[in-house]
Formats: sequence, structure tokens, C-alpha cells
Amino acid sequence: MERGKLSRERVLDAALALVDEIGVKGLTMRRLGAEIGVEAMTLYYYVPNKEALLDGLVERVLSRAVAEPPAPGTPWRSMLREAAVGYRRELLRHPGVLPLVAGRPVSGPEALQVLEAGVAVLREAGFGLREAFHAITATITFVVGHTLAEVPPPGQDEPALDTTGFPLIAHAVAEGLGAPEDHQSRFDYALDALLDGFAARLRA
Amino acid sequence: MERGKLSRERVLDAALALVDEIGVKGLTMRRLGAEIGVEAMTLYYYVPNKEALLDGLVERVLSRAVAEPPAPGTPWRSMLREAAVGYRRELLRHPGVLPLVAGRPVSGPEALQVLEAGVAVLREAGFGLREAFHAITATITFVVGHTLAEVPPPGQDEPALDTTGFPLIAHAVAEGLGAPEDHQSRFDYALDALLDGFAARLRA
DNA sequence: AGTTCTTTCTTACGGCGTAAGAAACGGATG
DNA sequence: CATCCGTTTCTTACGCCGTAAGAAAGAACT
Repeated sequence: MERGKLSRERVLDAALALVDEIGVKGLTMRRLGAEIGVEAMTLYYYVPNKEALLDGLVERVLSRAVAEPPAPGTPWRSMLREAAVGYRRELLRHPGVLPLVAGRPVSGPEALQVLEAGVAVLREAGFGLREAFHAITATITFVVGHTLAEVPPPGQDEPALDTTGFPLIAHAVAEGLGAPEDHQSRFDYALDALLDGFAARLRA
Repeated sequence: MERGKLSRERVLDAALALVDEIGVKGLTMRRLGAEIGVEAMTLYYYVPNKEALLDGLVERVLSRAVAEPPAPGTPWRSMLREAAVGYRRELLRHPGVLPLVAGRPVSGPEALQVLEAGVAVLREAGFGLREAFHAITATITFVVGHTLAEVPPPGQDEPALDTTGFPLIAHAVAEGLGAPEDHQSRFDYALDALLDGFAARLRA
């Protein structure tokens, strides 16, 4: 590789592309180096170790989930909805990093800023402090859980399930359960249910 | 190791204990063998490969989540609630396997049987076929997502977060956000919200 | 030119999953 | 008793992995 063309950015770019293609399990320093055209050890000039590289991938994906911290006065419901939709959008854009997102607590300053602003919006809307945190956290964890079930991590396919003896399941599968638009509709169904539940708690 | 004392059961037992203690990342065939008092390759007499061993762990943990398939006539709401609570109970009992559960689609016959019975209960209660599946899947994925955020995988601790500049977060942390009973209350809050949302959709 | 700083590569170590087959053991059979 | 045989365990070895240590190559400045 010619000198000076590399940077942490380019390393993360290549790593993200590689993870999306072959999954986290297939990402090795040697393979990533080969993809970029460089020896494995060269990567350590830009990244202290592999763990930090994975952290960088998570941060990069999540940073695009929410455009910017919600402004005060935003309606709480659309705020939560948009956060959930954006989160899911980015996770689906990079399914390979999903296992990483699932295993890492979110604690970067950028995320905290969004959280703080979100809590402020909910407080304005009448939520208690505790309830505000619960609502936001529950929304995010719901999205993570849902998306985990939705996409098979790259590099492995879903096993076909044997529905003999289970007429309801067989019928549902025949009607398209598991198809992409089914995931969308399940997401909307459950997200709206969750938000309805928050609304009911707000009234009480 | 004296002969004949080993079995697939005992291997899985030891693996589960080891995973709970040091996490999935620390589980290696050599280490597991040492724990049992046997060479690594001996394990391959009871398990075709490591992946299958991990599958076995997941199956073992999840099989205890729901005592038995719900009987027809069970109230739908308490059925979903108990399934969620049981699922979370088992996941918390073995936090080490959480990353495995998160990454594996549930498709064993035992799980399908519970699912079939659950859908039947919801259909009786008036849910459409599609909505019944959505409600069950959403409940489970919610539990997985929630529990992922709740427990740090063994072998790593939560990083302390810097709350300077975020007064709401700082205040909430000071009031015990993140403490065990907070997780419980958030779980109850969000689960009931979700179930309320299902109920509202059932009425409509 | 020589010197210094930045960037890349070479080599090597210990640990991983596991393929292949040898070795030990226990019970049945003569 | 000796022999055989199926079951269970161990030995050895291969090709991967992350990465420590430091040599080498290139660019920039004096």
C-alpha cells in the first residue's frame, strides 16, 4: 500500500463493509488488512486493538440513528417513534454489527446528550423522571430485541422450521409470516402498542 | 478422568457453569476440559463441535423458561406476562448465555409447541392470526432486548458514565437508576405498557 | 547529505478449534 | 487365564487467530 493513504476512518470503513459482508465472526485483522491492501500489523497503527475497532464500528452505526438531539417542545410520541425507527433503520443497514450493539452498553457522550434531551421532552410532556427513563430505555431495548429477531447475522441463514403438527404456525408461515413486510408490520404493531401503553400511563 | 463418568449432560452442565462464571468469550474447549478433568479432544466424543455445544446451552436455558405450553382458556394477558417473566428469570439466571440467545433464532420443536399453544390462546381471546404472532414475538424480543441492557455479560463490567453536563441523567443516577430494583421496575413498566397496547388493539 | 518522524512490514509467541489416529480400559468369549 | 473388541480417552499436529517487539522503508526538514 502506498503511504499516507490510510487513516482510522478508512480502516473503519473497510471493517464495516467487511462485517456487513461476512459477519463479525469472519472479521480478522489479517483479512481486514488484506482487504485494504496492507499487512495485519499495520492496522495497529490506527487502532489500539481489535476490541477498540469493534467499538468504533458500533459508535459509527449508532451515531447515525438519531439525526440530532430532539428539541424541547417536540411531541413526545413522535420523538420516541422517530428514535425507534431511526435506530432500526441503521441496524438493518448494517446487520453485521447487530451482535456487537447487543453486547455493548451505550455510554458515549453523544448518546448521553440525546438521552438527556429526550428525557427533557418527556418531562415536559408530564412524565415523571423515572418514567421518562423507563420509556426511552424500553423503546431502545425493544428495537434491539426486535431487530435481532428480524435479521439473521450475515454468514448464516435461518434454519427452515418443521411445522408439521402445528397447524396455526404452518398457516401463518404460508400467509407470509417471516417475510420482510411482516417484520415491518410487526415492528409497527408492537411499537405503537408500546407507545400506547406509555400514553395510558401518562394519563393515569 | 476415570472412565464412563462423563456424558453429554455433564459436559453441558460444566459448560453452563463455566459460561456463567467467565462468560462465553472465556469458554474454550481446553478450559472446559480442564474444568471437567479431561483433555479437550475428549469433549468431541460427546459433542460434534463447539457450535453444537453452544446450541445445547441455549436450548437448555430456554427450555426452563416456560413450564409447559399454556392450556386453552388461559387468560391471554397473564399468559404473555408469565411467559415474559419466566423468560427473563432464566436469562438472568444464566447471564452468560444471553449473547448466545440473542444471536440464535428459536426454532426447536419444543419452542414451536409453546408458540402454537400461545397463538391458540390469543386467537380464542379474539386476536387475529397475524396479531397473535406479532404479540408473542414482540413480547419475547422485548424481553431479550431488555435483559441484554440489564445485565453486563460476565467477564466485563459496565463502564462508569460521565454525567457532567447532563443534569437530568445525573439526577436520575443519584436516585438509583441502574440499580437492580430499577431494572425490575422498568421491566414491569414497559411490559405492562406493551400488554396494555395489545389490549387496546384487541378492543379496536 | 544526514537526521528525525511517520508509517509499514517481518518475525515470533502463545492460544484457539479440531482432524487423525494411537492408546488405554472394560467386558465378553474362548 | 489370554484374547478380542467396542467404548472412551489421550497425543500429536495443522492452520488459524490477536498482537508484542522491533526492523525497515519512506518523507520531511536542516
